[in-house]
Amino acid sequence: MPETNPNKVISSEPDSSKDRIIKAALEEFSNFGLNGARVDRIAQKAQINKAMIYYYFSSKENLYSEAVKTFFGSLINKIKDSIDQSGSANDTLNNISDAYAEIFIKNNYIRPIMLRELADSRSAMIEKIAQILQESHLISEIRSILEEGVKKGILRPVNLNQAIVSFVTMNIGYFIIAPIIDRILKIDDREEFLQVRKKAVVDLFFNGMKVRQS
Amino acid sequence: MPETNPNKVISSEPDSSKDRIIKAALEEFSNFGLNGARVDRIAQKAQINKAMIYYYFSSKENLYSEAVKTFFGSLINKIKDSIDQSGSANDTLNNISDAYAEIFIKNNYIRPIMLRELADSRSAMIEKIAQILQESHLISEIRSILEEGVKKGILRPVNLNQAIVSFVTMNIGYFIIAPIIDRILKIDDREEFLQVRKKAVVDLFFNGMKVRQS
Amino acid sequence: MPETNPNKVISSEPDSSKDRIIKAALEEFSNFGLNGARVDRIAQKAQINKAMIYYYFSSKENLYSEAVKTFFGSLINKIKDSIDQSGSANDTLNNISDAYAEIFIKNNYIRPIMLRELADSRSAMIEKIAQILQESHLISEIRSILEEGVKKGILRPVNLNQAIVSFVTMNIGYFIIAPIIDRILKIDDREEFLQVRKKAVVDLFFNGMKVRQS
Amino acid sequence: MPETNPNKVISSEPDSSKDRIIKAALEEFSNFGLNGARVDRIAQKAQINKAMIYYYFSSKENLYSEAVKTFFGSLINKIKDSIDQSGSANDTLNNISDAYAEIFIKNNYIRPIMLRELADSRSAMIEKIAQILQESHLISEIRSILEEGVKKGILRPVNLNQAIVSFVTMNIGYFIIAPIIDRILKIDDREEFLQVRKKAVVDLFFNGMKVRQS
DNA sequence: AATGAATGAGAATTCATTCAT
DNA sequence: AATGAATGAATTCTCATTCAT
Repeated sequence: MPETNPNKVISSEPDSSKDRIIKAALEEFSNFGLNGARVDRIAQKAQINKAMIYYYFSSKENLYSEAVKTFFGSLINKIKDSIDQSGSANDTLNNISDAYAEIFIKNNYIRPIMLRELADSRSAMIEKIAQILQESHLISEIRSILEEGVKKGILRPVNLNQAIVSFVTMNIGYFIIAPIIDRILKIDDREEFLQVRKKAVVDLFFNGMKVRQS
Repeated sequence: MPETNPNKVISSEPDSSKDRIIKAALEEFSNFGLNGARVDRIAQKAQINKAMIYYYFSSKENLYSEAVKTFFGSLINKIKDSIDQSGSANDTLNNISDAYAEIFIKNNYIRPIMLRELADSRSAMIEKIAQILQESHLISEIRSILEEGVKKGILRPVNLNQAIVSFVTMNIGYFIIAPIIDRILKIDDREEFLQVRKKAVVDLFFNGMKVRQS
Repeated sequence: MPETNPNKVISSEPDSSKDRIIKAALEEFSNFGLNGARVDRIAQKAQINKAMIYYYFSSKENLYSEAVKTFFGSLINKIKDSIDQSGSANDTLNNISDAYAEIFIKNNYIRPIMLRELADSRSAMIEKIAQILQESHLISEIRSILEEGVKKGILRPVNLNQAIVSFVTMNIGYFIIAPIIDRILKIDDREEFLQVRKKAVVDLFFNGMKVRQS
Repeated sequence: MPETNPNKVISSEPDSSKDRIIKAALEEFSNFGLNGARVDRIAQKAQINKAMIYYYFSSKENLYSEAVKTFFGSLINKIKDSIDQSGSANDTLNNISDAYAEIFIKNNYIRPIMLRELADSRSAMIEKIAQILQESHLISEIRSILEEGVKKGILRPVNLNQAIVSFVTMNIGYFIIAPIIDRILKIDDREEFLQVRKKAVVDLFFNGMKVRQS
């Protein structure tokens, strides 16, 4: 059985059946969730016979976790690369902010999948995702910056976990609640709002953390 | 056909069949989502004959939207009451922060339901929820406070929509991503973290918004 | 329990519940057949509670046969009255022809009900209907006329049963196959076609039966 | 998916599942009508898993129309072949008379199905049937014969549509009302009656149409 | 690897009928 | 007589999974 090329999921070479299945599965699971997904539909999208799905993945659930795993696996590398720690604290936070945005913007599948996993108290995926995020250092990097800022007396010595959660939720929160908040705030151009948002978040966060000069 | 008592959903008086169905449905949908939910299980939980569900609600989908609608409807009043605008800006923001926490803490069903709705691009519920939230003035109240603060020269004249989104996401974001972030940040005592969080959010937000004296 | 007034089915006095049920049932059974009929729908049309149907008729099947029986019962009298044997053979046949037409034209319910009964090899109604028709003398009258005509040497001594069947089928056959034959023969104005038909049938029949003078 | 062999429906070769389903469905629908038919029973008769019915036909209603369509489709060829226009007018009418009889005698399913379709004002099948009959030329052939007879001065110039309807209803009418008329006329041997009938019909019809020599 | 056909265990929905009041 | 609620036994339909080739 051929190994799934982890880089294939995003590339556009002539895909193997297995790759096509994963691609189709990702779309299906993203659109309908594990329970709402239909194996028939996946087979159709992948242009293969339904039985092949079981040949390769043995069950719908397994296909789900394989597809998601593969998908998140291909994400982590991109994220790692995107963080450049050489610049100033402000720059790095901006970079991380960018990274969060990229994740959601570039990967249409991730939002629904993650939201449904978060909704599922029996989710086995959540741990996996936490692990991947941890390995990506998207979080630990923030902590480093804050710790250093505090040490230097630039930032206030607040509860760092709370600060981190604040920064993270400000960054990804909008992606999650956009369908609702857009209506309330009458945000028509999401694209534009997102462009402005990255700066706004870092600005608010830094100002909120800084020591007052008085 | 008896009207569903909107106050019954949360209370514990001897419920009518219809109320019991809604209660059971809410639990089932919250646990398993629309697709994962089983009508049989709902009937069993509600201690009624399965056919009664169709007698009152005509379809599983309809039961879902009725249940959710009823549920959100019963929320709005509680929320409205919880906001006391008489105090200082800081106090009011703290109140709103409290309100957000209350919503998620007191109503176990809301989180999974909202997350799945947010995940569903075909959701018809989202609009309803947005409307309910709008009517609750949880958002408009924040805007008023910020506008006044800016007018008085206390707060920086930043993009208000961005500020509002930041405040809201800081408040509810943790509830959403808790299963993941708890693992990464090794937060064991969620209860405690939440207690601290409300103050931390308002503190960071206010500091981030304030005009520097220099 | 009040007896159903057999004359009520057609009249328009303020109907009793039982009469309203029968009326509604007739319409429902005519439209959907015994299997397709819905007790709920009948109750709704009759503007009574579904349970009343069982109170009066004890089962759907029983309601069906009661309704049909009542209906056919009210027919028979009308038919009997319509036949006037005083005139010539030709006149009487024309009268009978008229009677057949009346049955189908005036009673919208009868056609579908009879066709479905004829389609049902297990029908218990057919015997009843045969009996009613027999008692109406619509058939025996034809026989008398033919017998007399033969005796007088006016009509050919053909197989009388065949002749009777021919006359009857020519008369009612069009009502049965109208939906099909209208399309094939492009008959747009059924009303008009029927008007002409009665004469055409008796004309063809008499000419076909008559002894050739040569 | 294998095409249904249109000749299979009547033959008895080792049938494919799809063919067996159609065969069983035809029998079931003929016996019980669309509403009375049971998918379980069809599956049992066809000796297949119930799900296969949905695999091939997606719904009971669709199975019905497919089965009926297939069935009528297989009829048309037989009918066409059976008409031999080479002989005299009398011969041809006799042929057509035979054809009508054959349709009903050889195909047990057709009578109940057609009667129920004729009973159903919402029938979508009727049009199809009309079309098939039209293409079979069973009707147009009669018209040709009559027109020619009139032109030659042999037949009276009566309303041809009426004459056609008379001929057709005399032929098929007995099949339709046999359960009733048999009782009234005490026809015990239907077989025998039918044998005689064909001649009787053509005889009556021709005599009725002929010009009187006087 | 690949396919069309097949299967079994559900799952939603329906509906005649009955009950309690 | 009358009603709203309730019931149970079907009945249609679905879908993950497997089989034979």
